[in-house]
Amino acid sequence: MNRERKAPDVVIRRLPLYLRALELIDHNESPIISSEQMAQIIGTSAGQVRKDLSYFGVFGKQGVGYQTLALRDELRRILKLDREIRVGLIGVGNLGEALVRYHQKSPVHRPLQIVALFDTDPKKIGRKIAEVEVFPLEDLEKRIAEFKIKLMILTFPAVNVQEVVDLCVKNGVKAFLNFIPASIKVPFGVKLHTSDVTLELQSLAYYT
Amino acid sequence: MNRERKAPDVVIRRLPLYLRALELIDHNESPIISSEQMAQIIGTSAGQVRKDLSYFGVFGKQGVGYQTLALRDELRRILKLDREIRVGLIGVGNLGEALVRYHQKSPVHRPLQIVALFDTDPKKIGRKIAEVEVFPLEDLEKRIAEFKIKLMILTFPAVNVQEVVDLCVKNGVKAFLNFIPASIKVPFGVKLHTSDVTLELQSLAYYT
DNA sequence: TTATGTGAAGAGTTTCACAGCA
DNA sequence: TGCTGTGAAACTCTTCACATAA
Repeated sequence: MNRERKAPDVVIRRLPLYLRALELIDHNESPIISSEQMAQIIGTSAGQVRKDLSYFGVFGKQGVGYQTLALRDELRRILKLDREIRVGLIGVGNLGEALVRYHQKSPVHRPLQIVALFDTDPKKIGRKIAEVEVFPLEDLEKRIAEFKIKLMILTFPAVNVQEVVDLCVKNGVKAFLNFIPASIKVPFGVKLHTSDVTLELQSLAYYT
Repeated sequence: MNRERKAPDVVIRRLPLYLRALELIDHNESPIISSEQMAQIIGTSAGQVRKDLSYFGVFGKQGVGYQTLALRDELRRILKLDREIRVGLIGVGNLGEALVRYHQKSPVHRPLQIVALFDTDPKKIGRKIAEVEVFPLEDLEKRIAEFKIKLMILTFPAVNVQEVVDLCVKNGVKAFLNFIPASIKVPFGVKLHTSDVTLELQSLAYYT
């Protein structure tokens, strides 16, 4: 399996874990890393690490391992984290604000730039959260185009959700990170990941 | 397949979705609901709804459907949401505080009671967030026992994470909702669900 | 006639084990 | 010899289709 085939979503979701492991490692001390070492760090098996990487090409040397720095760069490239990705956020409530502050605080997030926030509350419009300006929701279409936003975080209350999402999609947003407790549909070619604290807590209750 | 077999985790994670659909519905207007109707609401297939439910017993009537109210109660029972589950949270930062406020605001969350918050910052100790008191982290063991905490939310900075988790497990915590960007190990019989915004954004970058 | 419950088929994912190269 | 890359096997999860019961 040599050149980029269709990797399953579940593999894509593990790549940032590998990337994090490589960024954690001092590449002067460990210029070479084995699939076994990576597996140890992130808590999986060496076989899975190798299988996952094999979807994207051949990165290691047999009998040796992987070059820490080179593999890190490959993963960044695969995940498109070697360029700037412009992110928006709709809904500047408690959670939205916490997310923006958290994100802006860490340099690890650099390629993912939060460039615009949106809200309907006139009191919030024009304010800045950690240097990022809040725009009125009416300007959504205009600003998505202006800022070239490709990824949208959804943290607004669960009304008109589908409508807002459709507007984003129409204007070129390709991926959503959704915190709204609602079922949302996106067309083929657009990716939606939902993180719903209520649902997660409820399913964890089963194991208590 | 008649009496509660081992249902896969992936099924457990969908049950709260079904429960939400049933709680959304006016059971006076719709005393009966079909697997197809539920599937429509949450965006899945009728077959999957029936298969998922079949892991826990026989709840419907052939040719008719499911009794909305009765199925809701069954799902609550299966998920253990028919009793009070005591929840703790470690790390009263931006995100921790936002989660507590969000959770306390909605009555849907009632069976899941956040009963204690923990932090190391002396300035925060003794404060109350939405009626819930902040305790010093040194009291963790004592308070887990006192409050009978079975589910812990982790929102503190990524230091000593494994140590704190081990302490929780030792004192009877059975499930964790983790927001800390770190690899955590829990013994068999304890459930950990990690929600890592950074990893989620990074994997979404792939699709932009 | 309708819609459930469920085996069986199909699709997807993980694990295994080994050939092959440094 | 050591560790990668990868088919094939094993396992898990989803979809299908139909017997069955109301």
